[in-house]
Amino acid sequence: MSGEKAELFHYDSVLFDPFSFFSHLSGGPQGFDDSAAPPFNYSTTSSILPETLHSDHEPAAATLSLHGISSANYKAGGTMPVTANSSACSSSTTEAGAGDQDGDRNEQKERQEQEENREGKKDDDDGDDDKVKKLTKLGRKKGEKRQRDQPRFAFMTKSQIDHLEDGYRWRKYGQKAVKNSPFPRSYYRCTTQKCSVKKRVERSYQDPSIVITTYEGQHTHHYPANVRGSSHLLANQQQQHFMMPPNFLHHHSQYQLQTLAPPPSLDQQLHLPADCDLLLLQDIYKSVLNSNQA
DNA sequence: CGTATTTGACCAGCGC
DNA sequence: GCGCTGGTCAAATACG
Repeated sequence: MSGEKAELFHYDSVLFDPFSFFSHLSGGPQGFDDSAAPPFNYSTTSSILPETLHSDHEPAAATLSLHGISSANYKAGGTMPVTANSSACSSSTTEAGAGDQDGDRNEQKERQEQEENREGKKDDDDGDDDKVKKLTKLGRKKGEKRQRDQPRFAFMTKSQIDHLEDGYRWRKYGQKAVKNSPFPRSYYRCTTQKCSVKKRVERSYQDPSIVITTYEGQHTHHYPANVRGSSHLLANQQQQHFMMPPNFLHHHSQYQLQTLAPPPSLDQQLHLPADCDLLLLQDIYKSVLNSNQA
């Protein structure tokens, strides 16, 4: 997948908490019990990197700088020394259309039909030959294009741990060697029933200390209550203050955020002012686009 | 024993 | 059409 190569650009600083980010992206009900929230406790920050970017109507990738914006809101950004802990994130959607809610619905419907197909086949198709079985299991008719309507978000995270705890439970379902890379790519699926979110985890061959995590889809549930280590660290209602707006990536699939700053302590994150409205980021992004075009 | 991981096989899509 | 690659499946295996 050459289109997904995670190129890193020079970056300005912005704090970015992938845990919060995805908790928002997942569309989880508002005001849920934070005690079930997992800790964001790995010693990394994440930022956004361009992943698969191929939406015709989206602007070309633009550097998003948060320098100069409300330093009260982003007080930890931009002033801290570079450390070994930094990461990046990007988002993408497919030709099917970024942020197309109808597309999402179609995807869900399709998936449901596939599920039904599978279960039905388990019961009645025992006598068929293997090939027919395999096609049925894949839930695709011959010649049917594999569609990817789900938005994808890639994080580059500097970490020694391959599989970072993000609050959800994942089941590994595959591993493949990556072309031109000594490191394999692992495929994970959310273990929660009816949640179709997937993620890929691979290590950058250019910088083995960087883990590239690509999420696909949106969680349809809260964090599992029994996540290992999910206890108290983020049991704070202000956690949402560092979320990105849910449609931010959806509607702005081409941009990049990267961090120079080490992750703020949880305290720092949690004491962000309540008016740290992430819609701000959207505005910032727009203004950056404008300035780039000008 | 239930759950998670490993791993080889298979399929789809794409480029040549 | 063929070969390559990414993505997925599912049986076997490992683990707690």
